[in-house]
Amino acid sequence: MPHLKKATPENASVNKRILDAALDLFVERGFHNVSIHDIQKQANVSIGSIYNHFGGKEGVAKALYHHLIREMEELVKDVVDEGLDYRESCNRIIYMLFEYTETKRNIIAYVLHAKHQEFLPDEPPICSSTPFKTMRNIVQQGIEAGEIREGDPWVIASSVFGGAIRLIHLRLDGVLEEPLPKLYDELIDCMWQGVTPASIQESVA
Amino acid sequence: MPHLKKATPENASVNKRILDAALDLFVERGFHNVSIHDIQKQANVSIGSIYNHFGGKEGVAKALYHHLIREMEELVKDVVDEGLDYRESCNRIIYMLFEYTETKRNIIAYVLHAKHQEFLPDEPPICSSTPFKTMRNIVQQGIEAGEIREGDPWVIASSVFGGAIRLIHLRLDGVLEEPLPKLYDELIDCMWQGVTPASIQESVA
DNA sequence: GTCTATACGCTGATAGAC
DNA sequence: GTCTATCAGCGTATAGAC
Repeated sequence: MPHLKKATPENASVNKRILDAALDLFVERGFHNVSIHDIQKQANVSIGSIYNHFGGKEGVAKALYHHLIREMEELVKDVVDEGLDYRESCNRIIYMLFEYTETKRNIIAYVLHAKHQEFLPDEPPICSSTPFKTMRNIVQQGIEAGEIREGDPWVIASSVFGGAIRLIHLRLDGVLEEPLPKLYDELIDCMWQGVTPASIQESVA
Repeated sequence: MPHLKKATPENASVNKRILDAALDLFVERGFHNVSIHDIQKQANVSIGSIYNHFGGKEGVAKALYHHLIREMEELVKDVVDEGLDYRESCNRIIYMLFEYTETKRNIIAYVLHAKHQEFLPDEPPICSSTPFKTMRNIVQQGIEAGEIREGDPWVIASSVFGGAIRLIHLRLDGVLEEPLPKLYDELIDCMWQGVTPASIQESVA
């Protein structure tokens, strides 16, 4: 009769326990305010295990970073694979980011709120990671397909996602009280139509 | 014959030398990767002076933070005092931020790129500081004056400034090669008009 | 692979001369 | 006020038993 581990936090693989603990601690206090001992304590493992698995605190942060970027990339790819038009793909990605910010706050906080360059000097900045590249790629294709206004790719991409990312930051900083999904419809409308009221549209255009 | 100090970096007031050195170091390496000794060395002052003036490393960071927020607030206030309409005020602020990002990079980087909460736990998040409040206030007045589209204040403000802030982050991260002022006209146009091309405007609205 | 105990270096902070 | 020399504590990393 083989021994079957139950899926409780205590029996979760050492690897996962360390990463889970590190995510919570890093987001709450920041990388530099968390010691190996803190992680060891919260994850219920020994320091030795942490070094065996990840080679140290920086190794934990790096593994976590890659793990979460991969997870985000999967989500973005799922949206792309739905085969929607490019505009709708952008919408779905924004909605997904909004939902994640509410339900899996720490993941979003670690991936797009933390300053990785300060503790992972060899990693490229987050905005050049695959999920963000994919997002800009969608916008680019949208432009070529005539679904999205032409212009400098960076400006257009920032105009499409900038407002959403700004709201996420405000929410993560605790300044914004409302859950993001509630603001989704209005933001999307603003984003695609622009903030100019129709009443004075001619005088501005 | 009184001794007159020349305005060279060596003769600048101890206070200023410390703050200048700290700004450069904090932006380049991050607060936690800079030691008091680093600041002391770069500023050509003694550790004792740093403690006398600011009470320690955190004191330096806090003084610097308040100093720069005040400087930004002055700039925003100058724009407001010009008495332009609210839309034009937003434009001017964005342009000013773009120019500062190019010419006084470290100031922008420290004020809106750093994670202060990790080393200044008692400070409110940057987005609730006076310059940002003023910016949201301008948007709010613009809405009431009918110059800016109605809607949730947070959504509208994020739609107005989100794209610009996004571009600033991309630029500071070294991902964006072009100087921001070059992108200004196009961003402003996008921001006020929306990214929907006129050709399909009806089918979306 | 997992753990504990230990060593070493760095950093923030202080004491005391000038 | 400014400086140097020194201390104490913490945090990383390792060594070595199990």
